[in-house]
Amino acid sequence: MNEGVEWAMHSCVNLNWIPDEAVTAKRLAAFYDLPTAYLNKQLQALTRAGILSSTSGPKGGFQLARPIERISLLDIVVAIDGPDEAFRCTEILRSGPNGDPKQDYVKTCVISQAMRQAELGYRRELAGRTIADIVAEVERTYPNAAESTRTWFANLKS
Amino acid sequence: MNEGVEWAMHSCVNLNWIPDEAVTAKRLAAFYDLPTAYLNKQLQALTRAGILSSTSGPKGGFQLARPIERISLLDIVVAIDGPDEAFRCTEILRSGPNGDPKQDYVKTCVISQAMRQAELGYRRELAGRTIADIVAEVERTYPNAAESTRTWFANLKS
DNA sequence: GGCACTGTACTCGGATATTAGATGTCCGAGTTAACCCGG
DNA sequence: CCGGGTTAACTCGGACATCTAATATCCGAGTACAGTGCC
Repeated sequence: MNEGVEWAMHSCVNLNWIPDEAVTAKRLAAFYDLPTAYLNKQLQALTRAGILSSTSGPKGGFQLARPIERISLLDIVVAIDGPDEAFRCTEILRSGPNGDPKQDYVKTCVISQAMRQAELGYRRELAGRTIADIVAEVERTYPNAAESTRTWFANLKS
Repeated sequence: MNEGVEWAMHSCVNLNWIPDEAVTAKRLAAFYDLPTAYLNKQLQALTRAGILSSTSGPKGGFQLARPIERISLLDIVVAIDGPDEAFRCTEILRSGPNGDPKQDYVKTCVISQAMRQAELGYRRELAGRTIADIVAEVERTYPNAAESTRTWFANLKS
């Protein structure tokens, strides 16, 4: 899985704490000391997926495009890592002795089914957890996180 | 995920149908028209994991090292793809403003927790399904699969 | 003083290198079985 | 005919290329603001 998924999730949490203001990729990258241009690339992907909205020019940057209650972890994974499943059935049975060109082995192959069911549960789990849930849990465990982050961004030079 | 996982699972099913005999990588590869040497590499991994046992020389080859009831899909995934999880927490928080070198962020980071829980469910699902389950389902749906496969391997030239 | 225009600095966006890992290939170590030769 | 030694073929095993995709970087398009000159 792409490393940018982790960056994107943390950045979404941070963006939630800086509302009513566009935050540049440069500032978001500085927070965790990440390569600016590469993080920018990930944020672009989130923008294309409709999770963030971007504005160019001075005072430009990124901000959340919709309420965090409607941004699931799966949304972010799909935006960054693509929609493909980890296990990709290549329909190996088609090349076998009794291979039937008309059959859809992604559906009928028992192994493909089993792998798909497992991955479906995984995705359902991620789809059921939103950034809002994450934020709530963080604020519960570390009550000063929000304020601390806000002031850090406010005091950031350049 | 490595493509070899699919090959390995199908090969284990086929090996189950050819008991009391070592089957060479060459023959297993011929069944699905796969690159022999590369499949051999995957079977090596299964052997290192203790899923298969291998013998060299003429009449050599691979065979299942233990009953298929005790070979889970997770065993195969781990053997081929490695034990690492898909989402690898890089402890990004450590580089943050309040990063604590003594803290284990893999454990404490809420995002890491959420991703880990989802993946744990995925792995539990795979751990709970064995090759025996797969074989049973295949034989139920396609009753002649076992016999058909056996005769194919028996009649294979070279 | 106010307003329009121009220029500049700053941002995202995508095109372009670089690197790591998956994919694919090859040859050597080891082993078995067959064959040959001698008894 | 039988048994032992030799040889040769066959197999796995890991070391070695190749190729795709993730990682990282750079420069251009667009935009808002500030400064400047004109009315």
